[in-house]
Amino acid sequence: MVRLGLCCVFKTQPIRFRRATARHLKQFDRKEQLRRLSEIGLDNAEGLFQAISFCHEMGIGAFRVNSQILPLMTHPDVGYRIKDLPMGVEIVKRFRRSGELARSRSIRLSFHPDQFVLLSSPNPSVTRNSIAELSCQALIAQWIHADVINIHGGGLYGDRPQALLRLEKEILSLDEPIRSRLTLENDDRSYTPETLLPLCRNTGVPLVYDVHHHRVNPDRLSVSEATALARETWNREPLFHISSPRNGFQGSAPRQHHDFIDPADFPACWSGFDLTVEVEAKAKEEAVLKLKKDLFG
DNA sequence: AGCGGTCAAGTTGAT
DNA sequence: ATCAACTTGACCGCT
Repeated sequence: MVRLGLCCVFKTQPIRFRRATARHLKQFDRKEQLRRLSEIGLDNAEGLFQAISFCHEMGIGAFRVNSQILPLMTHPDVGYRIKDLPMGVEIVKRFRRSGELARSRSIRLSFHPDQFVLLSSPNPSVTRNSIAELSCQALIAQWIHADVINIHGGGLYGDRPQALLRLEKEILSLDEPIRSRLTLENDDRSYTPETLLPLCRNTGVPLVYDVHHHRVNPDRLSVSEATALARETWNREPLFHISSPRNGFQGSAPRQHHDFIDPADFPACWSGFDLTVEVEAKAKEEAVLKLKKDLFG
């Protein structure tokens, strides 16, 4: 009923994803930049295949793809399109192969773009860059059959209702490949489930319910109320997040993630229905496997 | 081989 | 004013 998901990287398994920095690439001419980015893309597509294989072998039912899997694609100076890469065709083939593996093994794939991707900003260039980034992730998501691209509400900019209005307007004007995958997650500072749920209902965008964020940044909803309301926003299997605080909820930094998940933090009401739970814990695959054992034996 | 500085991007709140 | 935190450290130049 519940499938647990691993986020982005491995602690023990020798599966690594490569990255690049724009600063470093700038010393090379364009052809060499594209050659290097092509190599990284090819390696990362292969790494994704290995990640999915590992998840299947270990009974991990979901995997979050890190947002730098094709690094610097939207960078103003060194950015590129797939067809610019010398191995572009092969890269797409490898991603599709990884996607077919995920589909055949029922491994659910998701994206979580980084903190710069914001649809509530009053700054048009921030929004423009965010949509460009979302387009790239949606492109990869189509290749690999990922059904979730998850972002936060973003900033409040001193006026939550206005920020929510901008967010809603931007969501409704997104292209279908993005909008059909986009989800919103309650965060630990600005947007609780209660503040996002009306927007989710209006736009059809599902709520990724993060119970740790909700405990750190609560509203009038109980965990079981938020769970039930979040479930209603999904037209497919819901996807939620779990993590445990490094030094307890009463400590000075309750937001920091622990290496593992305390099974007591896993809500009792998260059972009895199909659900994906992405595990946000520093010990990565070890934490997922330990939680799986603690919960399900 | 190992270490420390650095990396495109936004926003918030603790210090 | 500065800085860590946010879904995730990896890369590079130096010794």
